[in-house]
Amino acid sequence: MPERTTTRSATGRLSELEGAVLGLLWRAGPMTAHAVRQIFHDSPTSHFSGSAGAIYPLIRRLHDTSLIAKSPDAAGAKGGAAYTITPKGRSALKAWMQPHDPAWLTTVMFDPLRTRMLTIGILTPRQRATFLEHAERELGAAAQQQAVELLEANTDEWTAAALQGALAVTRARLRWIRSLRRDRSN
Amino acid sequence: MPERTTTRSATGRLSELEGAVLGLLWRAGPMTAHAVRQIFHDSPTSHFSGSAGAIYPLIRRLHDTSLIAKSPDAAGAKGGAAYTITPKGRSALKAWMQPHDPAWLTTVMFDPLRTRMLTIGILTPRQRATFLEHAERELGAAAQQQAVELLEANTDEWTAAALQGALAVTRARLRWIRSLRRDRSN
DNA sequence: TGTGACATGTAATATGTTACATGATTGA
DNA sequence: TCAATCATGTAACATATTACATGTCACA
Repeated sequence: MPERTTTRSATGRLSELEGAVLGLLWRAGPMTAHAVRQIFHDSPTSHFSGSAGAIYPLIRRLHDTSLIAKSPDAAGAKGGAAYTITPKGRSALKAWMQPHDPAWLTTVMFDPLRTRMLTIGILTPRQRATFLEHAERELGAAAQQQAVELLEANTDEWTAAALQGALAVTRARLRWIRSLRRDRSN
Repeated sequence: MPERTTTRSATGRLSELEGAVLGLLWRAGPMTAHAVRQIFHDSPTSHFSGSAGAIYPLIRRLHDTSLIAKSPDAAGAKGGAAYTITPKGRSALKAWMQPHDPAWLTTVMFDPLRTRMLTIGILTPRQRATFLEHAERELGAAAQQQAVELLEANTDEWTAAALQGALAVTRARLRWIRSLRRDRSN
């Protein structure tokens, strides 16, 4: 982790979370730090929890380096400071879109289900069957939910494209588990 | 980074990296800490780099809590200590296989390509086209490589199952990018 | 008047990354 | 002998998590 998922802010390049937050302010700003937290918290992805200890220092970092600024005309529902992306922030965001190593965008990503598949042999056949059954059920529910989300989402085309990508991956994982269960039951 | 991908070792439950390392020792042990590093380093997944600062303290933690032990009969090529999983380690590994929250195994995982798709609108149409073209090429190469790996791999069925899962996801991402490019070019 | 949402932040903790440092062993 | 590999580790740093702490505002 970290890992390669976070690059040093010290290198001048944005980390994944920094890029995600800055991108959110670009397409949905201005908004308060609190609103950013809510969006990460409510998001179906489990990678970032949107914890206070992550978001507030991060917003401060972006503000201190002038990638974002307090909006003069906008504010939160209860007067919190709303932030906007600055021209400098837009430049940084464009640079973040194009990493030095283009291949890492497409390498095999972390998948806790796949990681566990390597070790599933430690379970009894009965436990294995239950594990796979649960996985199929959960993936099916997730796919269902993401499909609904995609239909109901009233967003720009690129957000829709991202949702389509998430759904495509979830469905691929579901088909993968289904084929494993089918092969095993023969 | 970290995130929900690492759970506290203090809770008694293994983190993702701890589970991955312990699982590796279970199916391919005994081996030295150095060998564990090599395997993570050579692995196509970019999530954990297998850095010394991660692996050595982790191995020490597993050893201090008796989840692994120094093998009396095995050693590395140059006399390094080889570790084996203990019965206590096998129990911990089984518990790690079944997280308290079964849904998080199947939630939408981190994907830097998808994260950037949300913000691709900041690029010029020309830059967008190049971005997608690069993504398709890299994903195609990754899929090719993973397919070869799967054919050449001389492993147990569960490792093969994991490789199949990785390939299925990569192909789904490739199809996703292809369909986006097709839609855009019309 | 109190509950819930808005709002901001810090402290303790965990743990990963990079970079550095050291040394043994094997084979060309 | 010299390079590569095996082998182990630490220090400085970044940064995410949880838990805690504080306060405001709208509304029932």
